[in-house]
Amino acid sequence: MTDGVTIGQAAAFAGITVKAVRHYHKHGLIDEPRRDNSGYRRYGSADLLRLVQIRTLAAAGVPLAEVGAILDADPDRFAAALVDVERRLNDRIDDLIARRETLRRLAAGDRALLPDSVLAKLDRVAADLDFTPDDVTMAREGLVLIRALVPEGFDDYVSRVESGLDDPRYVSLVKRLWGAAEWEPDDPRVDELATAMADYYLSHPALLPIPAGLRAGADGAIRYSLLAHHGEEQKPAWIRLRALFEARMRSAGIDIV
Amino acid sequence: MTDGVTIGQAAAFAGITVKAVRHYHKHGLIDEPRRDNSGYRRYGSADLLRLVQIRTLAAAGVPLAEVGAILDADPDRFAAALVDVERRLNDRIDDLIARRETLRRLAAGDRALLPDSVLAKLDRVAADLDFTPDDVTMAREGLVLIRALVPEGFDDYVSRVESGLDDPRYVSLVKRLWGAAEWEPDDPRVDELATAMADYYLSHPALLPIPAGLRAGADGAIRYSLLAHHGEEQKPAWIRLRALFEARMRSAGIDIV
DNA sequence: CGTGCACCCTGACCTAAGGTCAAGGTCAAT
DNA sequence: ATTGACCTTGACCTTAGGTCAGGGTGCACG
Repeated sequence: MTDGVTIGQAAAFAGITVKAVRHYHKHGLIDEPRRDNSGYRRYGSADLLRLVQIRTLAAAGVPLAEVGAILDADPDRFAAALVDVERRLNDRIDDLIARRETLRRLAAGDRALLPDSVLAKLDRVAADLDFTPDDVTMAREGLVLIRALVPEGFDDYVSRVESGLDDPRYVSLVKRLWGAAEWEPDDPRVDELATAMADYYLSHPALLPIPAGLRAGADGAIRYSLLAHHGEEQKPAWIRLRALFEARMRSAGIDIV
Repeated sequence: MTDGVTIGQAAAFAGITVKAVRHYHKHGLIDEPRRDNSGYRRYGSADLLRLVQIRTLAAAGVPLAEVGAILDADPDRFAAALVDVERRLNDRIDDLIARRETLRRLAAGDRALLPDSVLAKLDRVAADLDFTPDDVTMAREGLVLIRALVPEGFDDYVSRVESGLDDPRYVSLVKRLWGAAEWEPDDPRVDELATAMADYYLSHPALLPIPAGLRAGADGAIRYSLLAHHGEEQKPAWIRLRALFEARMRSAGIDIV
């Protein structure tokens, strides 16, 4: 009359693996049961119920180190612990739902990190200026960087650019700037464009594209540099364009970096 | 002109730890950046964007081993992978919500594992028979075991017991059975009760409490034994009661175990 | 009666996604 | 010149088990 079930049957009953049961033994969550005369563990009904309780708590995300204490607590503390477990489970669920939102935005590009209003503006501007999808991506990445590196200056920057876009001369410059992505670095138009941009910014100092906040603080130069170099790997003409533009500005007394 | 940010700044930007960034390097999720002349890593803007993408996928539960392939895939496969990731995330959310339900039932006892209709019946019976809370718990555990060990016979068992409860003689037997929990094992009433139970079951064979399905299959005897012994540690009189009852049944030609 | 197969035993090592610690180099400021 | 915050590598720790090795047990089939 071998009494009780073997570890495999107990595990199947509780919906877990044999190894998990032995793991629970090793960590003291459930006492070792009687052994039969060949050394096999033999589980009784109380063990099976205990295994189901352990599994239920573990599946709810309770660390095994706490499960034992919870199950052995008196009814009041047991109930309190369950309330706490449910709270933590709710937090995890809410967290995953938030991550799902972020993920959805990642699926539509890097829109995740920009406010919807800015994205709508970007889409309008992209249509006006005949941006390619790659251009839109790069512009978006630039905005993400600005927002991440200078959060307090981001809204200001967006509204400055937006008001600038009312001026046909500014629009024309931006168009030529993006067109320059396709130029060879030694194209003579690079020089012309750098001059035109410097002239424009010098006559509209409020429009200086990197807001003042960027250069405040110790690491301002680093931030500016990071931003200014963004995308240059893909657009060689921009490297020279930026150098020329900075030189023009510096010679006009505006020390950019 | 030290160009780029250090690992600590990059990690803060992406909302992760320095160690996580190094971990991503080791696993090839992001290339090692340039080092400055003191050996520090220097991250550029593209690296920062990559880190944010990695973090977003990892936070959605994508194993790091897959994150690299997803981010380096062409746009079509990238989009498909994100759809897949979102599906898995939804599964995890649904799973956690289900676990929360199970947990709530655990908080109210072991109700988790029984259908509501059965619980309602149990509550009514418990009120009729003046069960103590401990009695209710033990009865519930017995039902959980029956359901787990003989799932296909559970409904049948419940309806047999329910119809039996229409008979005052059966109700009286059940009351005495639970009352016996308090008796000493050598109480003469144990003998009386065993005889009365055997007589009753012999005249109502349809009521045999362990449904036929229990003894079907190779491990039927083990299952029965597990059930029959449940609770005996706490109720010594039941051990003798069960032995006497089984002997009476056997001598009437019904071989229980 | 032996052989295969499924199950059990222990113990040692492996996993993912980092965390922690040690021992030392670097940077900016005081 | 020293403090404190940051960086470097490398080795070990963590959770909740999974996998493998080497060996024992129980039962059915030929």
